[in-house]
Amino acid sequence: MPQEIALLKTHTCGELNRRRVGNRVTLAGWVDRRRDHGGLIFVDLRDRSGIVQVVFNPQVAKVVHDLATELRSEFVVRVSGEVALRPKGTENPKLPTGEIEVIAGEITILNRSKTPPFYINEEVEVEENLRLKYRYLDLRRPAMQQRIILRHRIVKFIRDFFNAEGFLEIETPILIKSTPEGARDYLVPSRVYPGKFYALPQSPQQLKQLLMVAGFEKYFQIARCFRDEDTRADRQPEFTQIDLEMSFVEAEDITNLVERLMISLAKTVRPDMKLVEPFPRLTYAEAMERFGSDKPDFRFGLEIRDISDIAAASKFGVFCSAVSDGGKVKGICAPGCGAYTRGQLEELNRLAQSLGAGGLVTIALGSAPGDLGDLQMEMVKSVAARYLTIEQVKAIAQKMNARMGDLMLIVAGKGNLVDEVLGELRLHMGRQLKLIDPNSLSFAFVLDFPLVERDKKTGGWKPVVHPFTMPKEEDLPLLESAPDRVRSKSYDIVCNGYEIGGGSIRIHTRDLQKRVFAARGYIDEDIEELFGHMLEAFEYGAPPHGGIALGLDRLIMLLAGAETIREVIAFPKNQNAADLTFNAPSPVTWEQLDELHLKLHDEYHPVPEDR
RNA sequence: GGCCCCGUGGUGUAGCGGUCUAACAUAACGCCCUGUCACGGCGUAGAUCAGGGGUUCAAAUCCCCUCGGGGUCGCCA
Repeated sequence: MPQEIALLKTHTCGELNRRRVGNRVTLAGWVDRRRDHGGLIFVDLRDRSGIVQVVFNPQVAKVVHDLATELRSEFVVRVSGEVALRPKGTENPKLPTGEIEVIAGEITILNRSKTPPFYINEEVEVEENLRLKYRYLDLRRPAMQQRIILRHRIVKFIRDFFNAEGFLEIETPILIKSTPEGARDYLVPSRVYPGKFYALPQSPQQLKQLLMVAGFEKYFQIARCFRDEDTRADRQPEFTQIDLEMSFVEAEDITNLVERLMISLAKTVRPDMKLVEPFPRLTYAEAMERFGSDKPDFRFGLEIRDISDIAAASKFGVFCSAVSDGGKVKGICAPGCGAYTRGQLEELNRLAQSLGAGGLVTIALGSAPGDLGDLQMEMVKSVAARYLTIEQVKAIAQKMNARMGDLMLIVAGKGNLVDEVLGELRLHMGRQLKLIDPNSLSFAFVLDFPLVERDKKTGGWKPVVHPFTMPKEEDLPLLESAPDRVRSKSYDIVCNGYEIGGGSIRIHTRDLQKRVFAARGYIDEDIEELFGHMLEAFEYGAPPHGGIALGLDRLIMLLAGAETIREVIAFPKNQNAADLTFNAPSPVTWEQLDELHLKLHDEYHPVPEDR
């Protein structure tokens, strides 16, 4: 048997073009579409590389043509024939292979197909649970193939990048120890140790720090992480992080490295998208003040401005009392919205109230453009109008960069709440006014997060990043007296309003690590039990180190222009953390449970088999 | 756990108290067709309108409950 017949195909569909004219080729793939003219039959043959038209002509091969009448969508076939230029005037400029076609001389039906439950060959929105149940068919659709291929290219790029930077990719265990902090763990019962459990890693955080203690200096990993928490469009129970850690570095070393990675990656896989560089860097405090969010969307302006000083001097009770109670008065300017109707304004007010604000004060600066200098009090529409002077209105407008015809949205109250509400209003207006360029990637770094914050459940302090985060030296004196005012050497990278990564410089000495735990109310015994392995490691020459973890799924989602991370994960879980392809999770047998020394509540327990 | 949205032939939609014996497109099936490419023409079949209960003379349509799906808040160190 000749060597070349060992393969079912000699060429891919998408690679054929006029240079192959005259070649005899063998293709294999799926029937994308069939156009049966009674005499001639055209079949669009699809494989991973693309689509090519195959012509079945009864005058060329009667038997082959007869077989082709049986073809239906998604049949798997192997076709041999000659590549030919299409007759003049029948070229299809919409197809990359549209100049040529394959004149079929042989065909083998390798496998038939039932009519698929949804279209493979058309870009139609299909109910997601149906797509997930038949994920292998969903993944056959060209748009999904492109996203998965993009994912591959991104991961390949990242591995090459870190390799070139001198990083080592090191795997870490999936079965580790449950930690008391952070998200809920996925637990794995131990057969060997009755009553004991492994946990799946929420991230390789402690392991990568130990790799630094071990002296590897530059580590990275494409790491699977598990968190048993509710899902979102950008969150599911298992996800992938680009995890990295470096020794002998400061925060800027990490952020600069990540910035170089993101820029080169984005330019490589999405050269068509707009990128602003260098990436803006702002502190957490600044991000909250200006954008009301720790993950600001930089694709549009509408920044939050503080007008507390003007408000305090006014005769408007809501404003004055907010400031005298230690709060703030801040606002954003919605350009060109001065003519908003009562209904539209009420909708904004309801939104503000649903976010926890007492209310929303709007000031419309007339309903048409013009020079702010000409603004008259009669043109100002606001509940606050009769308590404000025209000078005060103009001063507020000036502070917000507002012009005639604009609408100012103002919230008064406690500082944090005011920022958060305005942050949401800002996003709402940005979307409503279509200020967001969908073709841009706006990265930024948010720095110096607080070390700890109040835990709403326990009332104690909990880390904002994680318990190994290094406090800023200048804030250390506050660690015991006012821990929430201690800033950390931490940094998030955000893009288009998504947090796509976060990291920090770590504590690397036993004494400071113990002090941080103690400041959060841990007693010595607990510290030893829960984190003793880390503290001990720090006693054996742990180098200063730090790192970051990047959410690979979110990053790919943004680079793919997808709405959810499920669109860039081959086999994702649905919102209820279920795998609809396999129907996981599923019950297990009594024997399996028994072997693991487990007993379930009666209503869930399978009956022992006595067959 | 809270709130919002969705569930109609295989798929995607329309219908939102009576004209629904449920419409349209596409897919499917049959016949015709030698230059189509979302091929075309003719015909056939296919839905107890997610499930249950209620209101009404009358429910796909209004109300309640359940189930399933999506979004979001909480949650996610």
